Amino acid sequence: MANFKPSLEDKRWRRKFEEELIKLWEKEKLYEFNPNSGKPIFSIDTPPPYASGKWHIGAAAHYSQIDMIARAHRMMGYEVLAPFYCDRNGLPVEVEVEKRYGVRPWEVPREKFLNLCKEFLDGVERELVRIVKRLGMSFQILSKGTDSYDYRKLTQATFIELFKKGLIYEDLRPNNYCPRCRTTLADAELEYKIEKSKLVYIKFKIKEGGEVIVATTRPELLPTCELIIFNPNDSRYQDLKGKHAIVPLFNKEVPILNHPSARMDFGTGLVMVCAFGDQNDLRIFRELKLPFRVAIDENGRMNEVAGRYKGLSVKEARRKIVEDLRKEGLIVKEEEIEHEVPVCWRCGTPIEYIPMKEYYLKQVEFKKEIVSIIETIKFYPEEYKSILMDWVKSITIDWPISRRRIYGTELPIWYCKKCGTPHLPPPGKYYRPWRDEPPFDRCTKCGFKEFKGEDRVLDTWMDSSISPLYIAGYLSDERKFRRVFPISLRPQGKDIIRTWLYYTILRIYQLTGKPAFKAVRITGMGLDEHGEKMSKSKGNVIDPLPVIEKYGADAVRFWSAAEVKLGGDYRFSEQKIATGAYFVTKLWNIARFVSSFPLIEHVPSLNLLDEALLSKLNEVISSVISSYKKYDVYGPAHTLFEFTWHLFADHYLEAIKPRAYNEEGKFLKEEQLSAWYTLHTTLKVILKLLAPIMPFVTDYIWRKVYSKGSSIHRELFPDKVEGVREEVKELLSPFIKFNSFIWKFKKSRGISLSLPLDFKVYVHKSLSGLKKDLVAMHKIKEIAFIEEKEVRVELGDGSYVSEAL
RNA sequence: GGGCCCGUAGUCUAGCGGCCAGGAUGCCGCCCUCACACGGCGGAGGUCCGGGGUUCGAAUCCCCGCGGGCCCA
Repeated sequence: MANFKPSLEDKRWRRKFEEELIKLWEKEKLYEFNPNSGKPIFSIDTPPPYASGKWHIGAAAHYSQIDMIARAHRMMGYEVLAPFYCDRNGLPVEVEVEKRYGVRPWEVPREKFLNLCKEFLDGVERELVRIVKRLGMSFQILSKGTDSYDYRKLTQATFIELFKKGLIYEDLRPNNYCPRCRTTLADAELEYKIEKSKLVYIKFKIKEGGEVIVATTRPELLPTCELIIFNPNDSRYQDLKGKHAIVPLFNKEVPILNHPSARMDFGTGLVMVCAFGDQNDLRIFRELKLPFRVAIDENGRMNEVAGRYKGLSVKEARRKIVEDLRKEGLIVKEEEIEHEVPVCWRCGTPIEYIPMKEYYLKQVEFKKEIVSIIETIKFYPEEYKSILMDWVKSITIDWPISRRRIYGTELPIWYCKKCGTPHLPPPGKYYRPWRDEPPFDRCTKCGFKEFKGEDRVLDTWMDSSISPLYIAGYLSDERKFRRVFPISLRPQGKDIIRTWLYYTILRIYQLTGKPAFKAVRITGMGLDEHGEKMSKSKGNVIDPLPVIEKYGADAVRFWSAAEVKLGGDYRFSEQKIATGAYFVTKLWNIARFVSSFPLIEHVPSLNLLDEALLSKLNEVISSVISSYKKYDVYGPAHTLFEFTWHLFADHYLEAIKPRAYNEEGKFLKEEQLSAWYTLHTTLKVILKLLAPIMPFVTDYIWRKVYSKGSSIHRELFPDKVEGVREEVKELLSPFIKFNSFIWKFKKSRGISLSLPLDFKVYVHKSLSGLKKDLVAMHKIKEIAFIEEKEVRVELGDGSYVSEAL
């Protein structure tokens, strides 16, 4: 046995090997994208992560999976475009900067606030890139994020294009408005949260005589009350129809009508309709075309419409009005209730509905076309297609795209100071109208020579929704664009289906008339070990770097692949990461064992057990590759783990040790060669198929044992092993059961596994072809083959121990 | 209030009308067997969410609940 020395000398995989490989890969430029390689192109619209804070381990896991898809496709022969850059626009960044430096954007010079944002973003981005590299991701890292000159130039060019097509217009409408962030929000940017509030029951006089009681959570809106409604089926109030109520404190006369949106079981069943308490108010105003005046201004304070309450904040006004009503004896009762209120998704502040002039991108008129475009895109898993479809079908208003914020792409517009006509510059440059000189001499309409630059910015989704165009080289590299567009795959989380995914499909369709992608891959959310969503506010965020340091990148990646099937939420599980680390070690030791035998490329004849293993290996090859083609990494991770550990190592390796070593010369030379061949063939296949998931240990072993230094990441996935009968793998199940039975038997008798078994063993004849291996493996004294599908041991006193196979 | 999805041992999962519901991981016990104790072997763990129905037969099909998730009001 002294003849057999492993070519892997280290007894153990060391984590520093990972750091060495990262450097090596960079030096070898393994993952560069070459559009002229002649290979078919596979392009991935990698989500530019929002650089507003550190990644939790769930995010790192998500990007690891995308990397696995990229790597798998390289090994399927594709030239893979998988860029990585950061999303660096918009509110979250501003909110962070406000918190961190204690400044409000309208209190300092615009330039200064922008610099603070940029500084903050650079820091976060460095951290993200560090994690990306440490986890061995093979993306092409771009330094130009969504706030770069190039990206913003492109965003503005697409704005100008759509504006010229007449798809963008300005309008005054009541909008979702966040008083804290001081900006309009799209419906997609709203979240709902349960809030406790007081439901106040207020007496209203009826002009025609009598009085009624109206319940409301927003008494401060009394000055803008225009209508009282009750449900058409509500028998209590039928006689009120057509009468008029007098709004207390403001003495305003408003009509009483029936309307189906009034809930009979809420409050008294009478509802006051105000400009604007909630979405329903808005809808009724629109439906009945009521004129409106709003009492709340952009700062969340009451305006002149509120009369003597002017200047108070919404909350103060609510308290004061309730107090005044109470003085006049108009409060009947107050009760605590919980109800759902729409809040700003960025900062959680309840939104108000305030009319403002904003720009809109047409989308309602595109619904039908978008639905048919979505039909052409494949979804993995398919269920998620309907979520997008439902959202598209529910859209009723156009997309408000202008924001009264600062850190974003400016609307490229100058207005004539005299007549107000908007002027758009030609595309091709990045414009900052609040700062730059207007690129026009005079107004095209009135000839006036002075212009005012627009100071609003675009909704950040206007930037991120063109990511497929940015990475494909739209308007900058037409040749590349023709080759990589439409994008092969959009991988993303399920939480941004109605935003990023929808907006991208809409805008790419408006700009190119085509679907943005061929396929979409949806992942679930990252949860902590208790199954709770990880979020900064809950304080349950897990930092990936310490975990990577403790267990290694391959271990974290293994967990990421093996934790949950595609589409499900994935829990952090330190135990599963530890399992990943054990798997790395197991693989290392298997390779050490295998590498101690000569590498045989061909073999004259295959031993039956070897053929059975290779037949199973063929099944693994096709199942793993077909999973990767479906963007699934869960299947490959589990299939390879089980095959490698619990079949190849536990049973096959144990069985062929006597034959591979052949110390006692009981086996023929060709039987020994067959074992050597099978060991190496199987290990090579495992390494290749596992390389996308665990790129470190597989590459290290590959270079040491098989390639003299060339990377496994330049290899293609293996073809099936030739000359193997498919049905032979059926032997494996009885073979495994047989081993288990003998081990159990020896154990129950206190016989060490290394000692001979001095009993006669009977086993079903299907295993007769494995006789030599079985006898050697278990050191069986005497074996016989029988008709019954079982295995039994004769105890010598005429009795048997047996088990079915 | 409406729509969609989901509910198999602590966790993840197979199962798509029919052998005692398979695995994996974790857990417990035994064992340093010459690649590996970061290992091996063995064992315990499930009312297949509950109820009703269809059927000779249901985790699997249908209905009603309950619980969870996402979305829309």
